Amino acid sequence: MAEKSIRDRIIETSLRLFEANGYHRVTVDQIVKESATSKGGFYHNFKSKDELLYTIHDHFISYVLEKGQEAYEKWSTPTERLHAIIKSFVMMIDLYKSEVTVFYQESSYLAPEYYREIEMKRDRYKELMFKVIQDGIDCGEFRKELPVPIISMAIFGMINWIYKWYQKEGRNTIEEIANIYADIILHSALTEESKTNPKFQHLFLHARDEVSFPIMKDFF
Amino acid sequence: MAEKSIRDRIIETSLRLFEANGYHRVTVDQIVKESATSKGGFYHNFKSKDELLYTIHDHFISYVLEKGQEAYEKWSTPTERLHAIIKSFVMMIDLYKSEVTVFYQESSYLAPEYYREIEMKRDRYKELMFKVIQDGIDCGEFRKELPVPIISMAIFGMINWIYKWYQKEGRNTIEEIANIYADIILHSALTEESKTNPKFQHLFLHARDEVSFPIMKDFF
DNA sequence: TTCGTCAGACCAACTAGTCGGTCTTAAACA
DNA sequence: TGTTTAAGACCGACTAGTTGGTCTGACGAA
Repeated sequence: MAEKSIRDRIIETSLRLFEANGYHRVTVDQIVKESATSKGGFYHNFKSKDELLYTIHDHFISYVLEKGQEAYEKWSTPTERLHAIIKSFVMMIDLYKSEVTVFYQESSYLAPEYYREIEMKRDRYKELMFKVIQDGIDCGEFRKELPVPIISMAIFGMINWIYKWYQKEGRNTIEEIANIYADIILHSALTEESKTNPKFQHLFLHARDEVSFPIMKDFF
Repeated sequence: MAEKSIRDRIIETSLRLFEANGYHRVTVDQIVKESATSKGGFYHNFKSKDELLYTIHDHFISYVLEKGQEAYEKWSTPTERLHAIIKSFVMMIDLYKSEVTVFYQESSYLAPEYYREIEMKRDRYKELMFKVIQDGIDCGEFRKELPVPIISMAIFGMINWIYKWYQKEGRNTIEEIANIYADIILHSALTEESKTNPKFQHLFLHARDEVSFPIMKDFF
């Protein structure tokens, strides 16, 4: 079993610390101490604390982008593509909860040169979504009264926000959440005609028994 | 014309600075300088930089909560209530863009004692939404296959995210965006039966001419 | 010996917050 | 009405502590 490299230990440790305390409240000394290395070890592997933040961001956004493109290529209709992208996007949150949290909490603190790199990949993901929605409208599967950018941003917001409340030991598994989200979005995007198309039925939730959810202060 | 108090000048200035640069990159000296006051003036009005951040947060969240409750009380059916809450929530973003940005970007840096205060109000808003949705399910207006907390959080995410891309001079007015969002959410939450209820028809978008949205890198 | 890797003492810069003091205002008093 | 006084608003030089980053050197491998 190969030992973990110092670099990996630093990334893991800082991810955990950043998530719990925020980038600015975590010092390099703290990272160094908890990853059982030294200042020298840290600055040998990273140019700066900023570069460490960038590395974390890039690793995560690259993964998301790749998964999105895979989902796109695997299917041929806009409805199926949208469904697949949503599912992969939501499922990713379970895997990358820490990264997502740090990403959205701290990305405004990235140095400009790093920020630009990240932004480019994020834009490519956005374009992918725009394209799927536009295609769906063009071929009549999606409602044409919804402006592409608005519905796209609504979808992103909805999903990105999950990191604020999702927890692994919560009431719903990430897969359940993914299915519910897909259902919500398809219900608002699809035309009535598409919604009754037998080909797409398996993409929706089937009715479940009525369950009353208690209104609890700390549900999550 | 009464002059603005130092306190107000400090809040306005720091809001602008925090939004543009982030809480941690703005120093008290900078705030003091740009609000044309002094260190003494600052610390006479605020216990700490932290308290300033809290003040900004509280002002904003209190407003949102109040508007939500007003919207609730003004209507009597879950569908109309949900519609009204969504609209007021979205419209608020136009008014409080800076506050929202600082709120979501920096709230994790609030000191615990301040954080708890804010969280309480946020929880009350969450409960309001839970209640409306649950009532809607109970009376048959909303689909019962969607879990209350999930659809609620999806709504919050969708709307909160607007601050990331909305700009006043953009292609859509905030009112248009609010109407689109309300339409999206109602389309996913309502049962087929409610959707065809004449009483609710005015809450939906009426079909518009098909418009093709260019896919632009920097649409927003 | 040389080179990559890392240890850890050290440094320079920065920043939130303090503190003694001044200025303004208005009430109390003569 | 003119004077005294006190309280609160505000000023800004200063400080104590913190933090990201550097530098010298050790140590093992090739």
